[in-house]
Amino acid sequence: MSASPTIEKVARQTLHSEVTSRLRDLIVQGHFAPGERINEVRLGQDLGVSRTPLREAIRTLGSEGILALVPNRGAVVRAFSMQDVVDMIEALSVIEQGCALLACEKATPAELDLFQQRHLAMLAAYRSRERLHYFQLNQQLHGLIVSFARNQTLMAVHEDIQAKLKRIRFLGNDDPAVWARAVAEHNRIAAFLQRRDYDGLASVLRAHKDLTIERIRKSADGRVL
Amino acid sequence: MSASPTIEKVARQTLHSEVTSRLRDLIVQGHFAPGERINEVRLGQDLGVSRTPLREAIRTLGSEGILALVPNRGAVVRAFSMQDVVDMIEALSVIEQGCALLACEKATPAELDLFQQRHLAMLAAYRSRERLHYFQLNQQLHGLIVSFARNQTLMAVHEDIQAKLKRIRFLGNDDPAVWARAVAEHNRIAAFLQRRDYDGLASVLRAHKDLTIERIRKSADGRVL
DNA sequence: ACAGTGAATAATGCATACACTTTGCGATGT
DNA sequence: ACATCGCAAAGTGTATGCATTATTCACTGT
Repeated sequence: MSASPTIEKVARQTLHSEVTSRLRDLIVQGHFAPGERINEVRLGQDLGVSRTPLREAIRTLGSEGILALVPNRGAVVRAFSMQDVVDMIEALSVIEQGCALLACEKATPAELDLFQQRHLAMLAAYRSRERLHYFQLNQQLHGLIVSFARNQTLMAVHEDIQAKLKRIRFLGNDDPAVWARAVAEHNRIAAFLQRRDYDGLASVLRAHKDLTIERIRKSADGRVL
Repeated sequence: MSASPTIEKVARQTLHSEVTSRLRDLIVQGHFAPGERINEVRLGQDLGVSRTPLREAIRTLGSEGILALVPNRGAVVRAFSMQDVVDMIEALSVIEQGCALLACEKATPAELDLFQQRHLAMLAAYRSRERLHYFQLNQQLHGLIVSFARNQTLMAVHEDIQAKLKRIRFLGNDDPAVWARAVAEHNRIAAFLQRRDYDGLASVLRAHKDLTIERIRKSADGRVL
């Protein structure tokens, strides 16, 4: 053990993992449309890799639920129905509610402070109408509640579902009134969490879920997701 | 559509999916010990397939969290710490509690009847001390609550976690007193569900989770999982 | 015109071959 | 005796080639 502690391992990833994240990003960013078929040969050439690591990446994304794998017909980008999306949002909410209870028990004062701080930052982003920044902080806050529960499984599941929804959530949604309501709910969430009031927290989170579903329904409006 | 409805498609699976379930079963049934490394060449020969579909299966199981994939060193069967297992049980409980609320709203009378019927069957299995049968019905009952919520995402997640736990749950656990307590709790679960009493249901499910954790802790007792 | 057929084309599924990395072990020198 | 080095064996990572299955499209017959 002669190496100084400042030296860290060189990043030597496998092609497989690299291709997996590249492809995941391509899909999430809408480079492939929902329902579109993935051509292994062409995509392999575009990415500059052979079909082998690409196929492994496709299997991984299939298992993540981002791609649908059809025997002898390859992979297509999964198209979500409105019900699918509603289910995912509901599932996120269920997890967050469960984590809220655990968080009220387990969160340290420092963590609660951190949450309030991020919450204030989000309010600032709202006041200056910085949509993207607001959006990111919003996601972060929900993630913080989950992380306070100190449960690896719940964190992983929460992130998985959020990843699938990423493509959807970027949809339009520009009703100022709805946005204002969402912010108001976040204020209540922050307050309940500070007081470690689980029941209040759970009920706001449920309302928040309903609002999110309403928002998505409006902005999607029959489109294929 | 000229085919008669009695004709069904010939089952023409891909090797990849076949190998995936075979390997998953092998791991769950303990054919590979936790921490054990998977030798691609040897396993491929044993299963009678080349490394290509086997590697794809390994990627899939890695994404499922059953295998850990180490770059340039292949795959090892994931060894769970006690904390990991506790997290998974807690996560199952969070999902079941959330589903319980939805189930109380959405379950049809016929579904509630089905639940009671299975519950009685489980009691019978308890009285005759048929462990395996009891165990299966127990799992089924928990799954039923989740299915009543009519949420594909929550169902999928619940099943995923249960699959990971399968290996663990078969562990010893033979304290008659604990078993009796579990049955008593199930009686209360059945009663609350029949009355669509969400709060009662949630609190019993939380207690049930604590009992399960206690049970696993006792029977595992420091062993590697 | 149009439904149906069949061959050519293209794409996926699987196996194999080669390259690179890790690992085990013995030789070497101190 | 012990640590180090280096080499051979084993194993994983990637590319490529062949087999099989879908898809396309021109052709045929009604």
